[in-house]
Amino acid sequence: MQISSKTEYAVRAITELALISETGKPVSLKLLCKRQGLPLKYIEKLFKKLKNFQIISSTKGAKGGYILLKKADEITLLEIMDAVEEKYNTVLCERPSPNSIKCDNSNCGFYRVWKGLQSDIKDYFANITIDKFIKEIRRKNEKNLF
Amino acid sequence: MQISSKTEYAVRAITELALISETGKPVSLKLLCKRQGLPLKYIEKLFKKLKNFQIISSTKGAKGGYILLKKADEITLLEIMDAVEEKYNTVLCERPSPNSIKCDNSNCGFYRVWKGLQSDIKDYFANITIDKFIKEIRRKNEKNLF
DNA sequence: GTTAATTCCTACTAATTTAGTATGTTTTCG
DNA sequence: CGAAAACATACTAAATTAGTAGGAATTAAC
Repeated sequence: MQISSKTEYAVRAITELALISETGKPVSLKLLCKRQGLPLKYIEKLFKKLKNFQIISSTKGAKGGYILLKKADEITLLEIMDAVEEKYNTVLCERPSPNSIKCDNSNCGFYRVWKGLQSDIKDYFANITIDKFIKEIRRKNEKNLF
Repeated sequence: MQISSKTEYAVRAITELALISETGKPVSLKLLCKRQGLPLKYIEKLFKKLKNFQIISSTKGAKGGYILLKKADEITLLEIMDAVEEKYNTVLCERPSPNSIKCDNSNCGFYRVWKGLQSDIKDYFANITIDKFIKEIRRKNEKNLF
């Protein structure tokens, strides 16, 4: 179980993409990264994965860039993590390790509890969308007007 | 955010300690690790941290070992993680990194959402106790009697 | 049809973390 | 005293993280 900064970077980038791309035109990573202060080359790699997961699509060449394939309230934190994070959903007994503790999964109390936890947490993440980040950002911006 | 195998090891060891130490006598790590198939020296290090967090206490010398300072239903997953896991509760903006994104915390939408998530997850972990693991293990053992 | 802007692709890398191991010291029971 | 335990310190190999470097392929605009 982990949320590394891969997920945080991806969320930032996707959120920024949602904020910019009102017009429907593709947004270049150069612009996007500049606005959020993100490392371009690193985000490129993450966007490749996000593309594989059908969260974004891209057009190449000049004036090219990325667009969201879904609305902000349809993109969940869970799917971003699935795309970007590796093996965040493992349990000790199923990891290969020197002194690996091999259990018989459904017969192992530890395994069942951990898997239960993971499932709960995944449900939780599945209910958090990019829209939540956007709303929280907007809320603040509005406050600053006064 | 992460749960590494440190936590899983610690939970296994603490659970086993709870299971063995019915008598109240200290339990040696040698026995405990043998029964759970855990690497002794590694668990020693984790137990040092658990001791710092007042989850266990120890007596040295022959016939020495560790005892739990609380009941199984009073030891939460959260406190084990606090003891054993390092910086599982950070957010990108507050991590030191090359391209670190410095935000003004309470004024940053991302920061607020992430911190909210963490707080939810911590609440969840605070409500999971070692007792849950024990019950799940016992449940299975009982089933096997028939 | 050249140029500039972009995605896409592959490889490399430095630092950190993880998951330990090794070796020994100190304390206590019998 | 001798064995069994916790306690202390240092080392290490492998994996992961968080990038960077350098270029190839594609496309719009002129």
